[in-house]
This record gives sequence, C-alpha cells and structure tokens, in this order.
Amino acid sequence: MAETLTPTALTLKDIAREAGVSLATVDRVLHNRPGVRPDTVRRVKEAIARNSFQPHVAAAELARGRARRFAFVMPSGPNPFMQQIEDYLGEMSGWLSARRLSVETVATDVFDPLVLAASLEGLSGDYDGVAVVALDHPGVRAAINDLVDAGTKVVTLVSDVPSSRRHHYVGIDNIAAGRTAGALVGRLVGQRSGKVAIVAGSQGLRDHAERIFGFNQVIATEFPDLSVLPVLEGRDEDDRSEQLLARLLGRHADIVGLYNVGAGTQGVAKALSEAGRDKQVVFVGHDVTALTRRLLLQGVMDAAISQNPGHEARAAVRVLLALARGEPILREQEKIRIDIVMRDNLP
Amino acid sequence: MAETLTPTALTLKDIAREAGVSLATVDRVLHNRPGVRPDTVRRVKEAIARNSFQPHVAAAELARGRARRFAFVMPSGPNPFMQQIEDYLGEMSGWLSARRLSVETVATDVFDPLVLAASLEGLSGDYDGVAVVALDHPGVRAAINDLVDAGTKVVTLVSDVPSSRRHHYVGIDNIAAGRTAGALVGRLVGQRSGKVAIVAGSQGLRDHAERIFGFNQVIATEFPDLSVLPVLEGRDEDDRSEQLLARLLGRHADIVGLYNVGAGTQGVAKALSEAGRDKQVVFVGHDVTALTRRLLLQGVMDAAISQNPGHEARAAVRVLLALARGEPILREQEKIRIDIVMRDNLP
DNA sequence: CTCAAAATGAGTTGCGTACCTCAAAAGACC
DNA sequence: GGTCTTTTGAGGTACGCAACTCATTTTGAG
Repeated sequence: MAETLTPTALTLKDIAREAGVSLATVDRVLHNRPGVRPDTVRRVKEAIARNSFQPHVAAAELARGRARRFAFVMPSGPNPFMQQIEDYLGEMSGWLSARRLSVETVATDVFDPLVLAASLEGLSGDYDGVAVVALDHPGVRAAINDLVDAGTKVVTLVSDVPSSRRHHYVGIDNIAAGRTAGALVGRLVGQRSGKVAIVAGSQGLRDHAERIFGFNQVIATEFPDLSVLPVLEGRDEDDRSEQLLARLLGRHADIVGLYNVGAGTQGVAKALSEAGRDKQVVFVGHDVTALTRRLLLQGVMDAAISQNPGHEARAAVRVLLALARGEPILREQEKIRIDIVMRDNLP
Repeated sequence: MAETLTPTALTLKDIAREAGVSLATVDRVLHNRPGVRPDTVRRVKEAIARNSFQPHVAAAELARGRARRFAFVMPSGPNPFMQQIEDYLGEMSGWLSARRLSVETVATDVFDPLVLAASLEGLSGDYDGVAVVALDHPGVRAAINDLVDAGTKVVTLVSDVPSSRRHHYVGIDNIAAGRTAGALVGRLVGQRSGKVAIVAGSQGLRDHAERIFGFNQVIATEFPDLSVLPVLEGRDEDDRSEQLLARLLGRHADIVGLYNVGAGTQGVAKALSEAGRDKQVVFVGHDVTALTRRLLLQGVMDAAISQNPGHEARAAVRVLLALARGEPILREQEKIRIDIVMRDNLP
C-alpha cells in the first residue's frame, strides 16, 4: 500500500565503522586524497556501496565554506532569445543566494572564435563552472578542453561543441527541430502542392545548418508534392530577410509554405503581409518571443518550434551544480525538449 | 561586462546586529514563535528585507534534524500514466536521499470520493507534505482543507480541486489542452469537410469534460466545415471504446477527425485500423506511452497532447519542498506545459 | 509602587560534513 | 634491525541555523 523510497540515513561515521577505518580515511577516499592503500580504498568504497550511502548534501554544502561561482558566457549582441535566458537567470537570484551560489554573466562576441576562446581562457581558475554559448571551432574547442583540464565544469548552452570534452550540453537536437518544422509545414499545407521557402541566418551556423538539413529530409521523403526553394540567407536581420523574401514571393506565386530558421522574424512577417499572402502561406518559425507570440495569435504564424529558455537557464545551473558536487545528473530533467507552440498552447 | 547576481552573504548574526536585537529574537521572528513585541517583529523584518537576507538553505536543513516526509496519493488501478509518474519518483531516489527526504506513495481508489477522503484524513500529522491525484468532490475538498489546517502542505497533481485551499496545483490546463487538440485536428484535416468523433472515458471526469469543452469551442468557432459527433463514453476501456467507435465509423463514412480524450487508445486504434481508415482520419490523443509512441511512428496517430509525467513528479516534489521550507516557488519552472508531440519530436 | 507576565538576551548543543594537524603505526628498503 | 616513507588514527574547528534553557529586563495592570 505505502512504499518508501528512502530507507536509511547513515552518516560517514557509520561507514567508517563498517569499513573498520577512521573517519579521516573515509574522508580521504571520498575526496580522492592521496595516502590511502588501494586495498583500504576498496574496503571503504565497498562499505559505501553496500549501504548505498550518500553524503548529506546540506552538510557538505555547509562545511565547504566558500561559495561556488559559475560563469555564463553569452553573446554580446541584442539577441532576444539570449536576453530571455539572462532574464530567467535573474529570476533565480533568490534561489541562488539561498544556496550561496554566484552566477555571473560574461558578454562576449561568441561569433568570433578567437575572442570567444580568449574569454574562456580568461575565466580559468576563477570559476567552479562555466556555461557557454559556443561556436564549434578548433580554438574554442581547445579553450573548453583547457578549462576542463583545470578542473572547471563546462556546459555548452544552446549550441554545442560535441568534439570538445565539455561535461554536458544543454540544448535541443537541431536536426530533430528541423524535422519537426518540416513535418508541421507539410502537414499544415494539407492537400495543396507547391513550393516551400526557407529563410535562415546563415548556413554557416551549425544550428541553422542542422535545422535546414532536418527540414529538407522530411519534406523530400514525405511530402513529394512540395519542393524546397534555395535557402535565403537573411543574416538574422529584419530588413535583409524582408527584401529577399519579398523578391522570392514575387517570383513564385505557388509558395505554400515558409520556414524561418533563425531570427529576422519581423522582416519575414512583413514581407508575407505586404504581399497579402500571410493567410495562404503556412509559416513556421522558431522561439516564443513577444513578436512570435503576437504573430501566432494573429494567425500570421502557424507554429513556432521552441526551446524553453527558462528551462535552459535553470538546467545549465543545475547541471553545473550537480557536476561540482559530484552528484548524478537527472538526465530526464535536464533534457531540453522541442516544443511545438501553436496559438492554443502558447505558454 | 560581467554582472554578479549574488552580492552579499549575511548571516542571522548580522541581521541581529542590524536590528539591534539578539539572535534568539531573530529566530523567534523567523519562525513565528510567540513572545516578541509587534514593534520588534517589524524591526527585525525590516532588517531582513533591507539586506534581502536569505537563510542558508543547507544550514537550515542540516539544523532541523528530522527528515521531511512527503506522501503521494495515487490511483490504485493499472493506469500507465500514473505508473510513469511513480517510475520517475523512483528515479529521484538518489536525489531524495542525498537531501534526507522521504517520499512514499499511497495507492487508493481516487475515483471513490469517500475512500479518497478517508485516505487523506489518515495521513494527517504523519507527513510534511501530500501530493494527491484528486477528484473534485465536497468530501475530498474537506479532507484537503483539514490537512492544510493541520499544517501539512498540499499539492494537487494532474487533476485539481480548485475550490479547496490546496497550496498548489501541478498539472495542465485541460481546457487549453482540449483547445490545442481541436486546433490540431482542424488544421491537420486541411481543406476537407466532414465529421469529427470524440471518444472519452466519461464526461463526469473533470479533466475529460474540460478537454471536450475546449475542443468543441475551437472546432465550432474556427472550423465551420467540421461538425462534432456526440461523445462516445468508452470508460477508458479498450474493448468498449473499440466497439463504440467501430459502430460510429460504420454509420458515418465522412468522419475525417478523431479525438481520443483519455485512455482506451488501443481499442480506438484497432477500430480505426480494422475499418481501414487509419490513414484518412486525423487521430489526435493524449499522453506519450509505449503504445501512443508506436502509433505515432506508424502514422496511425497524428499527434499526442502530452503532459510530461517526469516533470509533474519532480515539480510536485520541488513544490512541496519549497512550501515546507518556506521558500518561494519558481512558478515558471513548476508550470506544466501542454506538449504537442508528433513523430519527429517524440521525446 | 508592586508584582506577575511578557519580552528579550545570552548562551548551549547538535546537525553531518570538509579540512586541517599531529602523532602513531605499518610497511618498504637496504 | 634500523631508517625512512607511507598509511592510518585521533581529534579538533568551522560552517549557519534550529531549538532549547535560563536569567534578566521591560512592560503593564492593579
């Protein structure tokens, strides 16, 4: 009828007795300090495992004295999505200070690999953990690895550097996101056949390229009545996106779908509206911002693929904290999901 | 360039000095203990606010000695969604024991208000917090209020009792979920006109009724080419759902959409397949289980409206813990979102 | 003004761990 | 067997707060 999940509550003292050693030795084993014979280490670890002992987090945290410091390395430009992440970090301030944690944001030009790498190197030694919106580049990779080697916990945020030895990635699978966008456009277009336009920031950005890849994959294999037009590179700028799209709409009367991969949403929407085709064209984009929220409510946008910035901010902090404490990570909890947001499930 | 979110780290001693009182008095104020003049209370609270002091969670937790006990009151039947919630609670066991928290699940017949109320009354005094999958009934409401009055923190889970004085509800807005389902069916049906079928467990269940309400609302106002057939009450049973739906499909050749509000998914899918109409009818249901996952991959189901059971389990625990500690709740974090799950964003 | 009640100060203990020192024991090496 | 190094034990202090006791001061009612 009633099942308890937490049976025992042993302490280090109990483990010491169990293993037939002193508290000091258990402490040495627990913190990988030198000066313990391998055989003794084994005995202690066995005692810990046998009793499934877990150190009391609160006691450990209290005893260590100095506060943990984390740094968030974020893009310096005016990116609304990144701004949301910072806002949500700010909302955590009470939570953070009650745990004596310090989170600092460091703005830098994440699109310049050398500048980013230099910023990362500059953090070494000062922080227990670093979350970074990273560009996938050899210099950045090396900087991340250096941090890791220095004992700093590193988490990549939003954009991954899979070839580095970062401890964790907090963000979505962008290929799957592109696939989802493709499925949505295809399904929402319905019976109609015609062309599909793609507006991206740049195909050089890893996340954009991956999204486009996934999108094309789905359209090509599952919606034979649709053909994808060459990608417009709007550089995430409103004006440029608008001009490029307006020209394209003028040339193709049979555009039935539109996928906006990155930012520049304002310009994309304007081009659609001014051509008077915002109701006929299925428009799928990314992220829930004040703007996309409005466009969804107006029916100009049909769906937004979203990664929850609040979740990403909190997950990054929690993962860094768990890594620093040596606690296991709740993978299921920290996994960022690909949200499909339509008008009626707007968060 | 770098902005710190956590400036100070005062202690109770500092607050005592600031307020010109002793540690004991600060302690009395902090824990609402009697024997402090109103004026002194004010002074202490002002000092706390002025310095935005927050007690060190770890120290408080360590000092209080006894572990906190939480109970989860769950349906006793073989409900896969509830099972998932329990599974995720089990996955937290390491996290829980490291914090010396105990979570016990109590199985009971949540559909019988008297039995449920009795179960709740029986918990009084033994637990610091209770999460309950509750039926909205006067007897249950009274039982919840009694728990609250006894100082127990109460959270309703999945299904709310808004008229009670429960401290928090962890679950989705079911009207919005129904609206989302309606929008999906309507959009995915495309240009076609025809009829839409609804299979529910029972219209007596609050969550099902709300979902149907939201669904009808959207179809009626936004998809005039679709007409909704009377609700089939399958009692969440496979066989019954299958029979009812098979009969309905036989009578109406122009069914283009299907909304399965609750369980019984196996039967619903079978009726569709055996009628050879699983590809023509847009089928939207709820929750991601092994079964719905398979149906989505096969293309039988087109979308599932989902509430993340892992998130609900963890949110309930976190909310109970925050309430017990007197910490603020991170509303954004604990809010359960309505997930639209299609084949390409299957979690 | 008196006296009891209320309010406050001062202090202690303990929670479980981290981190440190110093001494003692055990082992390794020649 | 003696010397040196490695390993281990024993113990202490500190972390910030909860919870408690007891003495002292202040307050208010009569």
